[in-house]
Amino acid sequence: MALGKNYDAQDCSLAKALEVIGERWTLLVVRDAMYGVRRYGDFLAHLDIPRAVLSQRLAALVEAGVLDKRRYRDSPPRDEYILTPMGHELWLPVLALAEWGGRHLTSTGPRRVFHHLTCGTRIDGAARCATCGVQVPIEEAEVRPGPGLAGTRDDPVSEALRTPHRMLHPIP
Amino acid sequence: MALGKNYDAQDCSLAKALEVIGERWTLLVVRDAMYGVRRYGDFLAHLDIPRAVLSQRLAALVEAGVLDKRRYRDSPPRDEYILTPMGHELWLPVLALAEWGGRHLTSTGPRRVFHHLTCGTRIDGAARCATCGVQVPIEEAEVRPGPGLAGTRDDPVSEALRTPHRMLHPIP
DNA sequence: TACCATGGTTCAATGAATGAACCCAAAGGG
DNA sequence: CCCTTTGGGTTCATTCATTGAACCATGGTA
Repeated sequence: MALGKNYDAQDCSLAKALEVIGERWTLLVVRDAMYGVRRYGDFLAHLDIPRAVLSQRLAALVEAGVLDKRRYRDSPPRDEYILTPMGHELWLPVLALAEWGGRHLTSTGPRRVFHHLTCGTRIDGAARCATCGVQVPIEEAEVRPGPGLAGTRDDPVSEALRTPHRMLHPIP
Repeated sequence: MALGKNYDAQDCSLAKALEVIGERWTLLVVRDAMYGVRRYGDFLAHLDIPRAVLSQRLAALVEAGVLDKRRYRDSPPRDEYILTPMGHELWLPVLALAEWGGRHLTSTGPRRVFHHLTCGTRIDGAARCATCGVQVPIEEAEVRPGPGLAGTRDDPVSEALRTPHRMLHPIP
């Protein structure tokens, strides 16, 4: 890809970020990981992504240091993918983008809304809690269904997110 | 693209946002527009993007309502692309992503830093001015060269950005 | 008139995405 | 002991997008 070749020539932090999370599907994988998705099969079911692409994206995110692949059972061997601290810090960009999409590209209102765990206040597109006056880290946030949620999907992830769910906590 | 097909199935604001600005090069075009790039040739020179791809991306952004194509001279006919208010609101996502890239993917520090025009304070990844305690809109921001800037490019846009430049204001 | 700049379009070759099929190891059931 | 299922992948042919070079059209300019 020319973006890769121009990496140095671009001389721009945004271009470097896009090298890591700018490919098709990648940011949706990250978003799912933020919701607490950890297993290959759950990503697959929730995203409707081709298996080969999912494998490539997970490997690339591990390589880049956004995800950590860890063995959580030996027999049979099972691995899970969880966000690293570097991955946690994608919270603000992901939230800001989703908020922009919700504001300009839907007629039914946002599909999901985010609240500050410690006070329950809804946070804005910059992750700010108006009550506490702080920028809420992903560890202190919760997703709740929003007014625009269609609720037509029936995979385990969609089911879990139909009720409030703490960010990063594993899907059942 | 499957993302397109799954548009409704995804039921997610982030997926909708990525439909508009998630393709390769698109967000870099938007970033350049934020810097004040308006002419086809300037995008071309600054991005090193294939002409066909640039044409397609500009048309798609106009179609989506992020850019406005306007005739600024009749003889010879010349058009320029400028950000709509909807485009201005990509400021936070773009800034947040660039900030993340600068924090995790460069060793030399950020290439460009952003300051609040009215007070001169540097703003953070959430566009916040610590002095004024507000979220700075793009109209009140200025780019300045950062410590990690390589300065090897010599197109008109790179030249213009080697000194402080008000966001959205046209490149000379 | 010849040349040049701007702002594109067209085209062949390459590379990535897609979706279906296949693979494999380990349980679990009978 | 055999058969099936489940999770987590890989392989492969087809389709689609990207790339880079070449071409084109319009309207100045020397």
